[in-house]
Amino acid sequence: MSNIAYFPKPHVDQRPGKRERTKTANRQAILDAARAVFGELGYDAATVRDIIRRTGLASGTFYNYYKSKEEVFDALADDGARRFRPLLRAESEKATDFESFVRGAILAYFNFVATEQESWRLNRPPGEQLPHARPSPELTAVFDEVREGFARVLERAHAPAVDLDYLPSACIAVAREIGDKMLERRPIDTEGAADFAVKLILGGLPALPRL
Amino acid sequence: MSNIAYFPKPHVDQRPGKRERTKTANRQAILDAARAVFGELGYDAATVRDIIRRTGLASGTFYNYYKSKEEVFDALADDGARRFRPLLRAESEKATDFESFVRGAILAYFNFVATEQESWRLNRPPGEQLPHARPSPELTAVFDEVREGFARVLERAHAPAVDLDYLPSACIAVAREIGDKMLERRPIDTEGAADFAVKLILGGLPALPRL
DNA sequence: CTGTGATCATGACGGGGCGTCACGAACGTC
DNA sequence: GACGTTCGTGACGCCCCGTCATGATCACAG
Repeated sequence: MSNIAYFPKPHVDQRPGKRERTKTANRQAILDAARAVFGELGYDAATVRDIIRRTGLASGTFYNYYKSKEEVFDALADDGARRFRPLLRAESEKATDFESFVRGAILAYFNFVATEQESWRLNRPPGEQLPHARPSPELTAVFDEVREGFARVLERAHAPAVDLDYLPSACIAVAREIGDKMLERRPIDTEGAADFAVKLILGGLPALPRL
Repeated sequence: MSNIAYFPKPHVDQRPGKRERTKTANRQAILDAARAVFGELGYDAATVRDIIRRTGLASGTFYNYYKSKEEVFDALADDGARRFRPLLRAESEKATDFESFVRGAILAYFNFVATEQESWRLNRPPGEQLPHARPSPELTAVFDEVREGFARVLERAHAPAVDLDYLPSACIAVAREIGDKMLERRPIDTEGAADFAVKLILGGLPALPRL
């Protein structure tokens, strides 16, 4: 143990102070506990105290980090969006044409939710519906990225102008819905689901009304 | 007042007894109150007691009719589905080909939600999200009707077999999403929204992967 | 090293919505 | 008109929520 002249601490410590460290640790612990609790009890049945109990912290501490169960849920969605965004961006940059963009994006999304699903392990009581995540910063960022991707790729392809509010919304709705349905099938076939969604969207696009 | 020999009551009364009448009246009153309260406070903020207070009934009475706020919400959705179903069926029967079926159904849906929206008058706090209605009897009936409509019309048109689980889900998702977005625009343009949704779906259909 | 102010974890507390239940009144029936 | 049944009623206990006064811990200056 007693090492020779272990230089105790450089006076200029890179790491943030202990205060800051426990802060981020607590925030993360609450997030992880929430993920676990939502997975086990379902969102509706879960309570703030179920979450905080699992961290060993006191009930009041929860409110130093999140205002409510909804907010921690949104933070969870935000976290997911934050991790998904680089994948989406990679697809967007890799894409050469419109089809490869849409296919890449949707396949990336399906693979993402499939693996997320595993780690969440949610036993949602049958029929239980997760609330639609409110538009958190990262989520709207993802949404905007999709919209921009559409605009950019469509313009590059000299495609006719279409409704750029309806179109991404519709595509996201399709992706979500097909994604959900895909998760209920065994085995989970992300390729097949993506093929369906992509062909629906790409086939429909040239038929859309022009502005 | 004292009329001449007002025949008091035919012994065989068609109308159900008073008991039954107040029962359905109460059930309806609660439903109406719930609609109003959800519209004014938003779903999340509303409480069972807000609803029952508006009817003048006692708090305990609520639970003689519904188990919870969620259940009365579902009943509301169920009621909507029950009123929408004949409209959908009419379109289904009126339809001559696949396009007229889809267009009729979607337009009917958009008009329906547009008028419903008016009578609900919801001031949802910005960003407030209604929970997705759980699959109530009437709602699944509507869903099934759509699925059957697809199956029937597609078969009649000798169209290639496609995934009849993904397809209606995707179409309903598109209709819902475009419908929501449509309601946020002024003026509300059901025709334009329907045109968009229909062309997306019909254009995409021939491109779908075949089983 | 020590004193000082700021930060944050703690858990007890009041508030409020929820669902139940024992009671009584209104109804249907004979 | 009497009896059994079906509800309406509102007070009650339970649980969860969000707050707050308190004390412990940390950063920092002297």
